Amino acid sequence: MSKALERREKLRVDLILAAERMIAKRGLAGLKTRDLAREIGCANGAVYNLVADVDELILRAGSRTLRRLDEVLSAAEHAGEPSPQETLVRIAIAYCDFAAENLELWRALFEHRMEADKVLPDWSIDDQLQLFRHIYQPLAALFPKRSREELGITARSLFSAVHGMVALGLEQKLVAVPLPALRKEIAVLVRAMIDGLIARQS
Amino acid sequence: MSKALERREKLRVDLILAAERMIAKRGLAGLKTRDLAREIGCANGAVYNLVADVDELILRAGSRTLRRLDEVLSAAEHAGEPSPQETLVRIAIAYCDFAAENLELWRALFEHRMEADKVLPDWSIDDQLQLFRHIYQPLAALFPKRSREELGITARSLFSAVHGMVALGLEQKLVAVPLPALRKEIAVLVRAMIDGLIARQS
DNA sequence: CAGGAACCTTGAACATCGTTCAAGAAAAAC
DNA sequence: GTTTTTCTTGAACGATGTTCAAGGTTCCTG
Repeated sequence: MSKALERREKLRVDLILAAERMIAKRGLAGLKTRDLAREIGCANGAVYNLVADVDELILRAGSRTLRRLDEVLSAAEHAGEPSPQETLVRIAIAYCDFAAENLELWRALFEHRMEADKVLPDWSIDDQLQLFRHIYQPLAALFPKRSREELGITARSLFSAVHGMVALGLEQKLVAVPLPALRKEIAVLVRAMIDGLIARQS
Repeated sequence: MSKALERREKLRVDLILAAERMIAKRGLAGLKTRDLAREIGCANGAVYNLVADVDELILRAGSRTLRRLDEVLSAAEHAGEPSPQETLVRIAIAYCDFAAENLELWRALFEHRMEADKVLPDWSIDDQLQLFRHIYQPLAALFPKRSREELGITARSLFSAVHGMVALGLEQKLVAVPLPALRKEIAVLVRAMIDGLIARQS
């Protein structure tokens, strides 16, 4: 590979890492191209040689966040007792913990909105769909009679419900819930949802 | 009241209504002071005589949205069969419908973030806390042994879970869920949560 | 190795924001 | 009617994302 492209690639990686750090420290609204350029040592305009626009930059940083989240959920899936129910509880709490520890980066995943006419690139959509993967398998064990499609719906519902509790729980706008309390509430509700789903189907 | 103040008050109301319309049509990011000024017939700078900054404007529009939402939930609470369980389902679905019909205004409630050093005014916090009111009473009927505090926690958990399903369900970033399907999923999960919570406590 | 073509980088410039403010207009007070 | 206070205006300011022509750098070719 040519020397120029090498340098460009290194700069590109630097840029994305710098963007990630900046979002983590100052939130999505604190991401400024001029600051990024200064941080990686190039001109303001040069950012647009590395990346089409800030949207792409945010999506690339988001992709890294999603990958880290995926690892955390994967670890939660395969650690501890294998009971599907408790596995789902572990995954939910792992999601909560990840959001708390990576608050701004996690928020950026959902706060960011593209202009209506721009389309999400495929690699970004793929990243997001991976998340349901972890919760699909334990659910399949709990509901062996359900079709793949039904399980997908249940998985999305369950994930969304937990996401909502984390999102509103970590919001400081209202009364912020202490993290241990939130974890406990999540565990209670996940167990209740599973119990209820099992009871209703039989 | 003096004529000047009258005119000012009328302009203030116009401004907030115009902001509400603009958010509904173009989203929170499409709210521009210059457009608002043109719409209500005053200079750009005059907006700041009516309102401290756009943050306040967004909060005032949000307050109106919350009040309309409150009415919708209230109607759902007192209509139909009085079974607490089905009342909670009706409220959840009413929340979903309201979000779908007022998508951008509803999103603005949660997308908006103030700078860290500014504080939410009391009237805005009050508006938000009212929402839990509707779901508190049916829950109290279902769980007569729980303390006021425990019921508050359960209410927030339940509300948050439904909110998460609506939020991710209406998101277009991933696969958008058809509204009828979403309503059904919500009904299923709310019933399951309640069943599960009742089963676990006894 | 030389010279030209392709490409890259730069920083100034542009358009668009929210917000401020001095000056002029209008209203209120006396 | 004059003075004082208050309000309104629109130009100006500072940020910000993005573009672009000018100048450098790198790379290919003979």
